Formats: sequence, C-alpha cells, structure tokens
Amino acid sequence: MARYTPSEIEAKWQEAWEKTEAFKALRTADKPKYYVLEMFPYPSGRIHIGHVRNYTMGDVIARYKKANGFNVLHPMGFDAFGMPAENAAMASGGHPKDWTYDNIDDMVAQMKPLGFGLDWSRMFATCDPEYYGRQQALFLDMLEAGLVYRKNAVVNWDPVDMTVLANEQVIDGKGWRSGAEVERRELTQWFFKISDMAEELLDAIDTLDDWPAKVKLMQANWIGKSRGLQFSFSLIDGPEGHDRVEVYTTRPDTLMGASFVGISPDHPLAKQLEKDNADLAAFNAECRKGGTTEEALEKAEKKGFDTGLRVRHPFDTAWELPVYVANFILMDYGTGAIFGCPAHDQRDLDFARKYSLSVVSTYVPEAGEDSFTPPEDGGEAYVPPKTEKVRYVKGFAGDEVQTGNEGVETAIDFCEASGVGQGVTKFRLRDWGLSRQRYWGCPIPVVHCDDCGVVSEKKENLPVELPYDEDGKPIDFSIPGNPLDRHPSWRNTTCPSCGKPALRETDTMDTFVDSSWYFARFTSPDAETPTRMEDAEYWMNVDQYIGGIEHAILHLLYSRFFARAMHITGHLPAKCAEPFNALFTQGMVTHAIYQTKDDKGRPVYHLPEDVDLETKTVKATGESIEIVPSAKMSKSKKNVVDPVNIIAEYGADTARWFVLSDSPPERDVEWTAAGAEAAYKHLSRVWSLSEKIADMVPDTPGQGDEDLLRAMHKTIFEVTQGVESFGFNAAIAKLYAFTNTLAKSTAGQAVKSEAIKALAQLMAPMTPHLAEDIWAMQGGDGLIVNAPWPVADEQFLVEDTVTLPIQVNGKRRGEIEVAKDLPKDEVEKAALSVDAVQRALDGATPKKVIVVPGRIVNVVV
RNA sequence: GCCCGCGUGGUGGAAUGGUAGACACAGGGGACUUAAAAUCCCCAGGCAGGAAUGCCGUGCCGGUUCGAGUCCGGCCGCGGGUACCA
Repeated sequence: MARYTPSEIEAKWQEAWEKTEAFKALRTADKPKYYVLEMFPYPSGRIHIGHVRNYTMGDVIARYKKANGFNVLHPMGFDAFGMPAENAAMASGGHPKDWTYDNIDDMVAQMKPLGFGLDWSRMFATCDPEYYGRQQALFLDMLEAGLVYRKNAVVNWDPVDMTVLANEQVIDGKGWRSGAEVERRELTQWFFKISDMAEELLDAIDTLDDWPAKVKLMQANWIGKSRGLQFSFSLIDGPEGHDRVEVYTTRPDTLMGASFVGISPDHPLAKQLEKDNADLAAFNAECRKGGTTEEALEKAEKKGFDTGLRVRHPFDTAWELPVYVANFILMDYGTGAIFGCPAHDQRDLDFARKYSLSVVSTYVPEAGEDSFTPPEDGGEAYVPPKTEKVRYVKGFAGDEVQTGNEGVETAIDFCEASGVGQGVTKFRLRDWGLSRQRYWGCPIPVVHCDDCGVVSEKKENLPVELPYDEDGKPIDFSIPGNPLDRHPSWRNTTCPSCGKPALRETDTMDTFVDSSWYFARFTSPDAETPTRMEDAEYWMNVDQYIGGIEHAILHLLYSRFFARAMHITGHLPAKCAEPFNALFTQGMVTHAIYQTKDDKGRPVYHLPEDVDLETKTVKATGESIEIVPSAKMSKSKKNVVDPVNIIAEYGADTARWFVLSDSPPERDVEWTAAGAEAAYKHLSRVWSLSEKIADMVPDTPGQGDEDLLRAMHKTIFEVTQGVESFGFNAAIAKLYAFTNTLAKSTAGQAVKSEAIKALAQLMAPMTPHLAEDIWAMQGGDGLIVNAPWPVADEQFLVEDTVTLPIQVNGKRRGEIEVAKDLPKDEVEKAALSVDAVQRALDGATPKKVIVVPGRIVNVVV
C-alpha cells in the first residue's frame, strides 16, 4: 500500500501551480476582483510559526475566493526599513542593506515551500529604491498640498552616546547601551497634519462595518474627541508678558471646586520663571529627565513646585489659587495648563493631599448613599460616569440634579454667556512626527539652502538614494548617531532652486510611512508613479485585511490618513478613503517556556529540543525543569518554534492544517508538537481513505448512499459558512466529523468518490497539496485550484424531526423527538408526558410551559 | 496610570440568550500482532453510586431573565496598545 508522502506531492503540485501561473493576479472584465492582504512581515531572517498562521488564513480566503470566481490579488512583500538592521550592523559589522536583503532571501526560501497562493511577481521591499523613491514623490506632493510641516518636538536624548533613542531603547529611564539617564530634548522635526483629519477619521469609523468593534473603539478613544471649556485665569503680578494662564478643561462643571492651577514644566510661563529661580530650574530639569512615553510620564510620581504666583478665580476676584508647575501636565495636550479639582480627580486629590491644598466637592451622589465618604473627609475622589445623575452642591449652571454631561454643557453655556470662556472641541490625536535621526529609512527628499531655506528635491532627481559607502569606505555603524550626518559627499549637494551649495536633510522617515501605502503599491508595483490610477481603480480597496491586534491603532490609523492624503494628491481614487473594507485581527502563537534557575535564582531558558518532557528534565544535565505554559514566543526565552523543522518532518499541509485547527483565529494559539503529529496522522488517514476509494470497482453498489450525501451537503454548507466567517477551527472540526462518517460509510463507489472529492475541495484552501493529490486520484477535472467551490444542495439540508430538550425550572430533565412542525400544544403535551419530567415535577402543577419551536421546552413550576 | 481584549475538563477548544464540554490532544481499556510500531473500536468534567440517577460546575461576587459561558455592574488574573519596536 502506498503512503502519504508530503515531500513528494507538495513539490509536485507547487510546480503545477507555478507552470499554470495559477496565482497571477489578472485584470479581466469578465470577473469581479477580490484583494486579500496579510500585513507584510519585517525581514528578521526567520519565519515564525505566527507568520505561518497569518499567511495561511489569508491563503484560505484567497483560494476560496478564487474557487468562487473572483480575480484574486494576494501579494507579499517586506517592511524592510527599521532599527534591527542598524542594530545588527552595530553588533556584528556588515551593512544594514546586505543584512536586510540576505534576510529577505532566507525568508522567501522558507515561505515558498508552504505553498501559499501568492502572486510573487508583485513582491517588493520598502527599502527598494523603486519603492522609497515613489514614497519621496508622495511626500513632496503632500508637502505641496500643505499636509506636511516642521515644528519642534521632544525626543529621548542619550547624553553619553549623544544620540536620539527610540522608546524601546529607554529602559527605566536610562539609555540601553550607555546606561545614562535619558533627557527629553527638543528638535525641529517633520510632521504630517493628521490632526486636521481628526474629525473625519473619527466619523468614518462608523462606516467600517466589517472591522472588529474593539479596533474601532480603540481608534475612537485614541482620536479622543472631547468637549470642554477654554478660559483664562488672570495672573496676579506675573512676570512681564504673562498676565493670564490659559487653561482647557473637560470638567468646567467642577470650577467651584478648583484648588490650584497646574502648568507643564515646558509651559512658556514655567520657562520664563525658571530664568530667575534656580530651584524651579532644577525642578524643571528633573521633570525633563526620563523617557518621553505616555506610560513613563503617567506612572512617574506626581510632583509639583509652588511658583508662589497666584491667579484669581474667574467667578470671584477675591478667590486666589496657587500656581504649581507639575510634572504630569503635558505641553502637547490642551494648553499645557489645567486647574485641579481634587474632589473629582484622583490624581488631583493625591496632589492636593501631598501639598496640603483645599478639597471641595462640587457634586455628591444623587441619593445620599450610606457608604459614600466625601473626599474632604478622607474618601476617594468621587468620579462617577458622566452619564450618571449627581447632585450639584456647588453648581453654578443648570439643575441641581443632572448628569455630568448635562453639567458640562450647562457650565459651558453659562461661561460663554458671561464672557468667561468658550466651548471648545479638542482631540487627543497629535500630529504624526515622521522624522527619525537614523540611517536605515527613507530619506526625506529636501535640501536646506542658506538663501532659499527648505527646498524640495526635484522629482526627476528622485530617488534620493541612501549612500552605501562613505568615500569608497564602508559606512561605520559602530559610532552612535546617524551616519548620514557625517557623510560629507552625500550630505553636500546643490540647492534645487538656486544651484548654490546646500545640505541635504539627514532625517529619514518613520517606518510607519513605508507601511501606510504598500497596499496601494501592490496594485501596480512597477509603476513609475506611486500608483497607476486604472490599477488602483480596479484592485482597491483591500477586501480583506488580516494582521495582528498590536496594529489596531497606529498602523491602521496612519494608513487611513495616507489613503485620504493620496486621494488629495491624486494618487488614489476617492473610493479609497477607507482602504480596508474588512479587517480581521488574529491572535499570537504561544509556546511553553522550559526553565531552570541558576545559583542566583535567575531563570535559565532551554530550547524545546533540549528538554525531555517525559521526565521533565534537561537532556544534557538531568536538571528538572519548570514549565511555564502559553507564553508569547520570544527568542530570549527560547520558546520560538521554527516552522521549517515542522515542514521538513510533516510537510506544509500539516503545518497549515494545525495552525488553523483547534484555536479560533482571533485568539492566541498554543503550539504543541503533539498537535502537529495529530494533524499529520489525520491527513495521512484522509489520503489513505482516498486511495481505498480509488481502488474500488467502479459502480459497486452499497448501503446508505442517501445518508452519506446528506452528511456531505451538510458539511459543504457548514464549512462554507465557517470559511466565510473566519471560523476555520470550527470548519476543521466539521471536516474531522465528515471524514469519520465517510470512513465508516458503506455507501456505493460512485457516492463515496463524490464524497471524497467534495472533502478534498473543502480542504483545498487549507491543505491544497493533499487536495490536489486526492483530486487527481479520483479523476477530477483539471487542477482543484481551478475547480469551482462546491454548493450545498438545499434538499439534503432539511430535517423532518427535531430533538427537543425539556427543562424543569431551567434544569434539563429529558428530551423528546418530535416532527419539526408539530404544534406547540402537542409539543407541550409530549414534553409533560416524559417520565423524568413527571418525576422532577413530583406532583406539582406547571405554572407555565415555554416552548421555543425547534429549540427547547421549559416547564416552570 | 490610561485605553482595548481575554479567562470553559488533565490540554487546545465547541456552544444565533435555549441540552455546557462538539471536534481534537494527552490518558485508560480492548482488538489485530510472536512482540512492538502503525491502525481500528470503546471509555472519559468533578463528587456520590454497582447502576439508574442525583448534586456541583464556564476566574470571583452580585444582578436581569422562564432560562446566562453568552447580557449588565463590581472585583481578581493574564495579554495587546500607550504616538521613535514592527
């Protein structure tokens, strides 16, 4: 008997697909199009089992849509700029470019054997000059359209290495290499005006019907529209040029509970005051230490400095409040100044208690709750949801009892009417800083000229290419900082406007720029311009986008912005404003960690192949291991599973089948070697089953043809539904069940052959090589990859009888089988006559009998 | 800190507000075999019981409902994001 040998059949069918160009994306008038895209990978050098899962899901959709008569675009590329390439060059010499392209070659070589239905002819990497040159053209068009500008912004500055650090390079406020305390420093940087589109990006979220609700919610919260009051406190004896402090508040209804004014250490007033106040200067300098992340700022201990200045309350000129500089107030949000109301904000309360400031409640729970302790008396800050009704004890506008939202609105109206301030709508979303002081990124194509200022490079001079060498010598990456800064032959150029000597911009672009339009470039990867309209018109939008939840906010929001910007600059049609029609976010692949402890109690990690799971010991030393289940795969914890080994041992179809089975795609999946083994066994079984059926004498009669057909059509229906709804794991469970049914069936040869062909077709998107082999064995027409998707025959789906569970007071006590359309009162009678139900009733008379047709009967006593 | 998720047997997980544990893995029992591997069949949430069956059970506490894994409120734990990781 022959055996299932993936190594042979997988190579064979991949060759057949390649020969027939089965996955080449073609524009033809006779078919609708379908664009399926997985978030492209960073070329780390090794594919990861998580990639296999991501691309397999996309491939299932792509092959399924092809079978349903679509022209499918399913491309692949690489998000190839970024820090790891420079880090590698720093750590072990070499050049980021060589490192990156070598990694891409390696990853393609690892991906090809998986048999993904990709149009490889469209592949590109974002570090290809053909790609980033067009990105530079796009940048210049955006600059011209007023979507780009320069302003100062803070970066993490390492004072020892004299370089800018990424947030992940700041560990506990210190530089990762130098260990020096990081400072926040201001630089002039390039920005995209994404905040101009805040309202539009927020409103359009409602049109994204096929996006996960959680992603839409996260984006809406990130954009953060708020309604508040902007007004000023007049400053008593302020320094020259400062007679008031402008504040923004989303809680003007708490104005009568104000106890202090806080300003950011970067506020103009704070900067003015520190000139004559060494203590304040020291305090501000201390505040400017540490990283720039929101997390670091929020978690830092809340500290303040009393400036000694005082302001007048806008409603009562006799009421004075102290002005503090506080480290938790951001210059970037609002006006960089706030008033603190300790009674209704825990952070302000902590601050007030620390500096002995007054605490005054402006509202209390509507109905006096016994358990309520006002913050004045040592309780927590009272912060109910804004939708909840509260009783204003120090209100000044609107009803005494109203919701927080009503309180805010009436307070704004009152303040506007009395000339105290204006109602203002603000967004949390900040403009997108794209400048990076690094080498391995897309150069920003502008020139700095002493006479002409900042001048765009001419489009015919694009791409502004990254220099590979420096005066004939390899660029030295061992020195911290941006090599472009110290590269005279590259940096010195002539002004495109006046022709005089000038300097190139040495900042490169954030890699999020690269990934914000690659999906559009895939529609015409060889175009001279960023996109070609007729291709974009045909292939856009992406019908199904698949990627990790970690990109829920930034990548997706930036792409939405770019799609709009590309329309404004004439690179995309208007219909592409929202470029991703449907989004699916898949979970991570996790794996157990095997660890021991060293003599100091620190964990030591071991590779899965180095441990014996039977005895739970390290093979080499015999030490017993501790097993930490389900941890995110990470190289440092040595729990990364390399799919290459799995493919070598079991074949691509097994790897594909396993990553789809068991776990719902949106959830994290635990990789276990036993699971892969089981998947392989099952595929072998299906293959053998096909061989047995192929060996049957044609037209051999049997019993149960109708039952098998019934099961087959039901499976076609359920699997189709599963694939449509990303229920791959559920679809696979149905395929298991149908395989069991088919294996046990005594039906005739003709029906069995029909059934195994249907099974192969249903499995084809998941295990395409095995499916082709079975199809060929059963004499199927052509390649299965070109066969139309099977359709379930309705007449086999209807059932005549139905099993109804019977509950008594919500507890299941028995069941009855009845005709599907039996009237309710008959069902009720049948249900009550069941022995177990009578026993459970124990003589009691039912008060009510609830009959849910086709579902359940509940007898209420 | 803030925003968003997730939590079901020994394990992965299934379940339009309607029989909790489908389908698998690991495990136990059996068949085949000189034997093993492979394959096939059966059992299997926990507790009690020979069984029939009963009670308990979807992280914890409470609520809505005839009925809650599912909806609502409050906790606990884990994960993602937090604007220079990609």
